[in-house]
Amino acid sequence: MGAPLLRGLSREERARVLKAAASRRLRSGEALFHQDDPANALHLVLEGRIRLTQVTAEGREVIVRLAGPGAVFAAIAVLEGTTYPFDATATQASRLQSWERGVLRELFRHIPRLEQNVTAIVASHSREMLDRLRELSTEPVPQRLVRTLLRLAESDGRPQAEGVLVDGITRLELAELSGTTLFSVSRLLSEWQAQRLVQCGRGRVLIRDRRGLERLRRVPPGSAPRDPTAV
Amino acid sequence: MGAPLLRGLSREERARVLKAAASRRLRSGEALFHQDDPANALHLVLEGRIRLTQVTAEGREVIVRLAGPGAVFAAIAVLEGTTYPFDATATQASRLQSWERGVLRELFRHIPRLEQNVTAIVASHSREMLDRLRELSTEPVPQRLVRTLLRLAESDGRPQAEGVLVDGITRLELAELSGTTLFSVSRLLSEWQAQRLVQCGRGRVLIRDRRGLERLRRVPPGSAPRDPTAV
DNA sequence: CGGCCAGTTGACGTCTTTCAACTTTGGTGG
DNA sequence: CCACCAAAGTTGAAAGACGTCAACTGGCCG
Repeated sequence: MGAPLLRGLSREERARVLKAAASRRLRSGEALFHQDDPANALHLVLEGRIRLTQVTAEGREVIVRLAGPGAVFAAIAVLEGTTYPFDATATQASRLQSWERGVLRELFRHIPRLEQNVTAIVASHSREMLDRLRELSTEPVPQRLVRTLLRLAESDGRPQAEGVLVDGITRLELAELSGTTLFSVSRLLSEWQAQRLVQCGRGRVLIRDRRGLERLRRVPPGSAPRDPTAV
Repeated sequence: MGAPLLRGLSREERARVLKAAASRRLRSGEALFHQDDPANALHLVLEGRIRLTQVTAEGREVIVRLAGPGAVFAAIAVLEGTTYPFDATATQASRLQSWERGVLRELFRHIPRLEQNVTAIVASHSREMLDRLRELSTEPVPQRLVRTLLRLAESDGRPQAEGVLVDGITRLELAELSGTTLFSVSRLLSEWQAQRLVQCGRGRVLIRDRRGLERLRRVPPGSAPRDPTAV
């Protein structure tokens, strides 16, 4: 599976690490933990998808990340030994491996590379959050949605004849990943479909013209062919 | 100074840690490093203030964090050993201590508590970023500005007779911390000043009524005394 | 076959930004 | 010590982007 967690470990080391984990299955919709629960374990997704969300006081959700096969979550929380900073819920039937704090530290002592990997994972999540922060602060909705789609295509997309398919994701989830509403997502996707950039259906978006979408990103404002007579 | 980095260390341990650091002074406006520079060192602010920013392709800035006395930055980057994820620039004359990667690891080996502290710092920054992410996604500008002000009051504010003073910060910086524009910040502060919630001047905001501001946060919409005749 | 959930679309309002003009403040050099 | 200048801040007007609400459609599963 090429999980970044196990990158660079020997066959024996991998076996040892995997043997130390607890296995767990979740049904679609089942919660693994909630925000502010004590953080017992670091989790690796083997199969399925886990949605990590923060919920506002008013009940509006923000998706922090969608963790698919190979993804790790709750790394910092478990190292620090405090509480989880978000809810974790399966959006599909899923299989996980989980390492408790003590077990993980023990493994680190024998397999330094594992600790390196966890550090690298924490760093990459942190960079991704910085990127999203910047995007939310400075970019308009269409650009943010494009970024969300391309990010999903990168991490979870399935190559197809016509393009890259991103599926198992609703308009609402796309909105909560992009910091906008269900309605804006629907409108934008309809528009892009008319331009043949994407092809979409219930729970799925097929990216047909990646370049076209990326181009959208850099031409945000009323930049329809500008009239040069309007000095 | 009660820096979280040194929390829980004995006098001897502190001395050892501080002796291993390189000292550095920065003039106001001077850059310490730029985004994508190789991350050599973890930095602790002794005096002054360091502004950590990401710059967009279009040249718009986002402030990731303002690091004042006692604050640490670039912790993850240096542990991972890659590159800095933001620019660091002094907004005032500043004094820093910096630990190179190898030095830091060596210290960790002898003083495990130091590593714990760094982990806790990384975790708290990560939590703060999650909070800001949620706020940017779901809250309107006035609420975000209130949060920014209260956060600054918490970390950098100086208690005064009339309230808590946050100074050395421009409207533009407040805007870049809140994900809005200079103009919106100016308008909102004027309005709040008229309501006696704050008192502001060039580069300074005095928070006179913390409770009043917090109350603002939970009453977002056009909830001025609503006219009940307009069913 | 019915109901439900996901999605679509239009109308409408408003929050925010943008742009331009103007004022205030504080530091510096004469 | 004063005058001047640049930087910081204010304010109004206008446009536009997005969100909200409501009504409607279409596909899927039981």
